[in-house]
Amino acid sequence: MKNYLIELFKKTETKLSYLKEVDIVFTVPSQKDHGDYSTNAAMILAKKLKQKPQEIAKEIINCLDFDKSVIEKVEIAGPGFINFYFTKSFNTLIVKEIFQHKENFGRSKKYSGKKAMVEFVSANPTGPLTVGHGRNAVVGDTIANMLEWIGYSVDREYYFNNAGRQMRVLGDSVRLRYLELLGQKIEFPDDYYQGEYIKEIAAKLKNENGEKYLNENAEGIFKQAAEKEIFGDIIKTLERIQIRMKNFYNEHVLYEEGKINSLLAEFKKKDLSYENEGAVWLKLSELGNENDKVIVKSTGEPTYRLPDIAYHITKYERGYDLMIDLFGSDHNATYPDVLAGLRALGYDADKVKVLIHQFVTIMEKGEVVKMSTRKANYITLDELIDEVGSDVVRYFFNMRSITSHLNFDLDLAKKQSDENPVFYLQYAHARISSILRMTVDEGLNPSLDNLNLLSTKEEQNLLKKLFEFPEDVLYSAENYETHRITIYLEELAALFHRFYTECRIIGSEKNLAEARIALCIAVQTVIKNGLSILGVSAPEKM
RNA sequence: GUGCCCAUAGCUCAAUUGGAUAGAGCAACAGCCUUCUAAGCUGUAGGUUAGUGGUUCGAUUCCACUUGGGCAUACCA
Repeated sequence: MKNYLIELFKKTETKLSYLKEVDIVFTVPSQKDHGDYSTNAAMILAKKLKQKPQEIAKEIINCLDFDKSVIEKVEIAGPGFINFYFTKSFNTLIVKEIFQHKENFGRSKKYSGKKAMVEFVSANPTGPLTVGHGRNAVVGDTIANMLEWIGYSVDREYYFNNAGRQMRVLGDSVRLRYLELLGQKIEFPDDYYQGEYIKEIAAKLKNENGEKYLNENAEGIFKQAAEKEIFGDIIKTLERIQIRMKNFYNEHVLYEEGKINSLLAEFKKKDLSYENEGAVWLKLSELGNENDKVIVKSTGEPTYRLPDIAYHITKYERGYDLMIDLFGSDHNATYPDVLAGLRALGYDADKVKVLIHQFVTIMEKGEVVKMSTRKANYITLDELIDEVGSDVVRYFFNMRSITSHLNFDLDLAKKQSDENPVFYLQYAHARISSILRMTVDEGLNPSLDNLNLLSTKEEQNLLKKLFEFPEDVLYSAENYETHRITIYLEELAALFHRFYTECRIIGSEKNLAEARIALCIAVQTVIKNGLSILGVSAPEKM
């Protein structure tokens, strides 16, 4: 539908050159009696042309050369909207299109040939993934899916470092627990990792090696063991929610390949850095940011900024057209430095899209659970998956705009998971499977020959909604908004359930019944495709 | 103090980027199963979009200020 309008306006540009001057946007009006699609072009042009919007609208309509079998009528309404009404028979064509493209219906080629990387999760291996990481993981993977649907070739990458202070403390936490198990009296500092998993790693070391490591230091075997165990668990957890990374990028590689030193030299050569009080500073204040920041500490150790910039340079070197960085809001102060650094070195920073998601608040027994990996009072992603399952976890995290805080009431999720909207969608899908099983028994088969019979309000609303799917996928993907897919699917499922209630198949006249079966299959295909973008399963039975 | 995000129905959230009468789900109330899955459908009720100004044909959306929350503001990552 929308494509038809876009083409139609393009053809009209030769008659009305001013149409080229504005971006013409078609939207589905919230009011049914405002047509199937609507544009405010005349109102926007009114300002430029200094004419009344109504007159411009009239002129546009007169010049539009549309096919009467496609568009039934065009109206001017309100302050100057142009409303389009499509014919019932045109609406049914979408069923044929869905039958033709099947599991690929909704995909587009707008960005084919382009390479994208989505960097997400990127949690250092200091402890199990929490519910907060879960939001990052699910949203990141879903954005990657959406980008694939609009043509990108997408790589998923996890960036981490296993050096630095955090990891030293981790290793020493394990060491102390190990000594404790060997009967030594220890003092466990408050700012060490308090979680049970530290004790488990220590216990494993003791069971397998006895007292062998009594005199080892924190940096060696203890840190290595901790990293190996924790990373193994992280990967397993991600797999439970269908997430598989293409690559795990270890910050350490940047040092091994000399990228840190060459970057440092580059900054110096371009006079973008200077030394002060034994540290190296980046001239960020000259690059439009608030303050200069340290990139190498007086101890000689780089701060995270330097490797972060070097890491992003590798992304450019690897030829990505689009680089998504997905962070929690606690990182909101770090990315401007990285982007400024890249820009100063001549990289096109617009290719990097930094997405910040707000935190997940966990409510349990009516209270907010404050989360801290170090203090170990958090709910792990694994526990959440145990409670509600992968589908609910994925759906729930995708359901909301990343700019808003996500309030997760754990008691509600456990107790009332049946009322989660994901079941509503899955139920619609399963219901269709059931219909298809029944109709086969009745000797009825889907047919595209009499789609014109689909003329009731319920059928027509459903058909129009199906048209929107590819547009919605494109829009959602271009704006990195996973929640729009869930909104679309809920609306589609609602229209289907209404159709199901009003329009019977078995018992209707054969041609109508077979057209309706085709419609059911079309709806089921779209639900399944939509759920697959979200990474949620589409069951045949419930 | 300063920067980023947020404040919408009792609760959790939308609103196609400045559009027409602000919408869903849950919770509440009233109905619908001898017929393709009632995990469903229909209806009722629920709002000064935190507040005050401003910008214009038109503001939940943009600007300023105020109030209240979250996250930052390291020679931690």
